[in-house]
Amino acid sequence: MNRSYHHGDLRRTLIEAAVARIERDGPSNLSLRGIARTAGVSHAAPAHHFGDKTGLFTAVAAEGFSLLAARTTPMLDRPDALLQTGVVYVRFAVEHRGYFEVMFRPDLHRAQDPELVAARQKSFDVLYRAARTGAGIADDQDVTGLAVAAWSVVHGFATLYLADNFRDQLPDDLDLATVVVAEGVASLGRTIAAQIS
Amino acid sequence: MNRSYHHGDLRRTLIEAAVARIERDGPSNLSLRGIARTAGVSHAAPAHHFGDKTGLFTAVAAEGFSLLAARTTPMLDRPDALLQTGVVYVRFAVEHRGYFEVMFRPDLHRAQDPELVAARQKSFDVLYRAARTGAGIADDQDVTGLAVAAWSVVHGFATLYLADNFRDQLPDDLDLATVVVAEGVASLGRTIAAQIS
DNA sequence: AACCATATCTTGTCGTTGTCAAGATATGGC
DNA sequence: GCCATATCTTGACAACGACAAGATATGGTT
Repeated sequence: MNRSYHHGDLRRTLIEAAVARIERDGPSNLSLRGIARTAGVSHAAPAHHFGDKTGLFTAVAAEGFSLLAARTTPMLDRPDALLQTGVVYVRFAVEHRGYFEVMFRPDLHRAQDPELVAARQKSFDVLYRAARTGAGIADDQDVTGLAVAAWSVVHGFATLYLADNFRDQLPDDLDLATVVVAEGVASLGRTIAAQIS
Repeated sequence: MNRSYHHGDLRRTLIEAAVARIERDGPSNLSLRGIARTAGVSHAAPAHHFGDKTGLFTAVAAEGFSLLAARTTPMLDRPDALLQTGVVYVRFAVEHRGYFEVMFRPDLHRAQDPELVAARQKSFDVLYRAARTGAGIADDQDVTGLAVAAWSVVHGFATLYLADNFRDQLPDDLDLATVVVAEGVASLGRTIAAQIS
């Protein structure tokens, strides 16, 4: 199965090579020909599996959302579901930035791709359910504001952290930094509550 | 001054063309030759002003941080400084996404560029001061957690909003949506405070 | 007023990339 | 054993970023 025409599992190999490459150099420095070389196939081999570069990014994003949903779902059983979901979200972004940096970039992938839409929806559902159960909100109450706020915090923190904006401001250890941010969110909640009155 | 060798203010023209192009198609679809065409100059003209593509992105990011600092600074005088700074932050991101989408992408620009470092520091200072004054925190108290949390919320919300993740979830009007999120942050603060105890 | 160092822009070129088309080779069902 | 099809290769082309070398305008100096 090696070195002949058929690779065996080229699609998987290419995705993993792409993720690794994005993790190193960012999504803007990814080249189809480059990952084809690391996979040991011809420069046009990726086209068959993904169509074009956008197709590869779409596949990476879809797989990323599936992974995220798989990691966050178990947190729903916890009493502090919302907090734990957020912690897992941030950890996923940091540990799998190769996926994360593509998932929220509609200029890179095809946002309406069915597989991507389904995977993303799965992730969103977990978030909304975590907001509901974690905050003890009844089914007939609107949870949108809370969910959007929670999502914004963890997404913003992950993004800024990955973009190296908290150097020398937060503990190097991510878990310790998360604690500081969680306390900050509690403090921020009080501050905003006082200012919107 | 027109149509001869010297353009007059080519550097400015190129930056504006780049921002407009990024706003339309995202930073990954920007080409130096493309903006050179829209500016009516030769394909190698941008190189003289910016060195390379990364240099252009660096200039855009620096100008973006300067604009952001100029817009947020006036909010420091308000009693609800932190809230207003956040509102301005989000509005800036939405109205100037051509800048915003480059400012936090170290894989695109040169993060250690002196001009960029200075402009970014100006923006950061405003944020930290807003966190202090807006929350009534004394000079000897640590404001890091609050500032990071506040920044994460507005940055995450802006990013997710621009990436089209709140369609059909929030009011179309950005100001109304901001109110919902602000209330969500207050609610989130209470929830997290209960869960980290 | 003449000159020239320099800033600004152009022209030409090269290697790389994404994409398409056409061909080669393996796989699995009948 | 055969063939439709999936998989991969080879070859080509336009567009791009980058570099080098040349052309032209500008501003200061004498």
